[in-house]
Amino acid sequence: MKVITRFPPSPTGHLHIGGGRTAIFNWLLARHFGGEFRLRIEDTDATRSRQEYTDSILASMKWLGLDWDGEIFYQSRRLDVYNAYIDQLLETGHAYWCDCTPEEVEAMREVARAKGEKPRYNGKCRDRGLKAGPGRVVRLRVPDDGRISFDDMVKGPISVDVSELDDMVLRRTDGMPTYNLAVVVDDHEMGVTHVFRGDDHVSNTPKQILLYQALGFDIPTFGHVPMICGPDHQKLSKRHGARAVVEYQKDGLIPQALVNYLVRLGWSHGDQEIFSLPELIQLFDGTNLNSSPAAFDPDKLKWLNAHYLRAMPLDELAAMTRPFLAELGYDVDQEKIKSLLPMYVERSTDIAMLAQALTVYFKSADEIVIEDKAKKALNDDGRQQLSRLHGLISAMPVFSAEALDALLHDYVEKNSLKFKQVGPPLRSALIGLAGGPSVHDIMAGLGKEESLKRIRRAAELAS
RNA sequence: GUCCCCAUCGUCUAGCCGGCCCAGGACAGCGGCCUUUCACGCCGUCAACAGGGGUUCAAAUCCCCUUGGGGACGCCA
Repeated sequence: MKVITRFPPSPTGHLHIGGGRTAIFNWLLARHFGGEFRLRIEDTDATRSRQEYTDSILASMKWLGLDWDGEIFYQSRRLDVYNAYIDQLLETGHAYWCDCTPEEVEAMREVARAKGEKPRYNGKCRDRGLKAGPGRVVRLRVPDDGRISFDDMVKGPISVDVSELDDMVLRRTDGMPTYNLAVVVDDHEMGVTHVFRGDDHVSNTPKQILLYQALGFDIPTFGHVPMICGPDHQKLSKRHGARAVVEYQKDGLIPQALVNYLVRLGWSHGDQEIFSLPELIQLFDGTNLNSSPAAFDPDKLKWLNAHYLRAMPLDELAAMTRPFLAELGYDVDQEKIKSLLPMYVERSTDIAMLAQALTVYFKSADEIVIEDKAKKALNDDGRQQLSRLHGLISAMPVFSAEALDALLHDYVEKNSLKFKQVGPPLRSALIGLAGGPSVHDIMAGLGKEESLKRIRRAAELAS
């Protein structure tokens, strides 16, 4: 049997990391088994759905590297399909019309709550034989007794008594289908065989199984992955910083790193931490998923990202860095970026940080701001060394990193100095920072003229 | 409140068809090495089976209870 999975975002916001993770799981399962991964936009809530969010979600999917098969389903365009199935349910007696108002239903729920029961609709219209009409909804007729059981791919056997379920609304007064009805109909029509979704859907599953049975559909295999919570183990929210995939993109994360991190959050393969995409496809078969909730750890993500940053080919990295520099106001040549990159990949954890570090090479000498920590090196002795070095460097016949390195060490040796006396002042003069790459590399990156300009400027600085 | 689910280092987790585990890896922390600085890298170190009962020759591993956490209970998805 061909494995068909799906990801059904509702366009009421950007793709969040939780949704991103379930999308990845579904995608991996489909790719692992050579099946299909399909996309469906759940836009039946007309008031909250927005086209821009659909665009954003699709863009994030592509950025993560998740490609989908076939046409995208839009629920808002399938109303007649849902209504046909609702009619079927009505005809077979599995559903009925109800004219209770939301207020009445709320009152019923209150009564149940007061009795210590689960708040629910009391079935008032079950046998009233109502017909279609304005202000009326269609409800599912839940069996009087029995248990609904299913074997969850991640949680194992789960079973619920039908008495816990109430006669849920299938069709709203405005004619729109409700979530549970639409999901079941669409998953069936799309041929979905496996459903990975968030933990928050476990309680929907028995209701949906009831619908599958009433409609005579085959029931897919479900797998409920625990939700991601914040570092404080509370539900992930704005407080915890960025949570939409686009935000991570803007922060300079590498998509592969985010995917790797998200997959490892709840899934494991022994002690392995780093997984390439092909490797994940080969290894991920829907097993080894963790059933307990996981806390999001920004530090580990950062570490993974730094790892991917270092492993990335320079050409590719340069291409990714260019837009970030442009965003900072430096529209520069990609080859130039590439030549500077080796100095900073090991010193950066993300592309935004990388771009920021490179800006210093595109500024003019007088735009260089010297940070406090770097000022210490520009004391009397430091500035004196700079003046002498300025003369030596300007006299260099060949200006290269190697030649500079040799010149500097030669200078230190001949004058019985410590390298500490020339390195720090030079770095302060050159980039205004107390830490960073080797000074000879910095000068080579800057070029002779610009290096001399900055050295002169710092040497002349009043203390 | 009712129902469902979960429970190993601060965090992600391995182990969970019982003995190889006085519990392994990774991130973070701490210490060190390397080093002109900052990083990288390397080495080392701290640190957990929620509690209580069983079952068993033997339990992190199986069962029960307690506690704690999460989720659901919409004409949202």
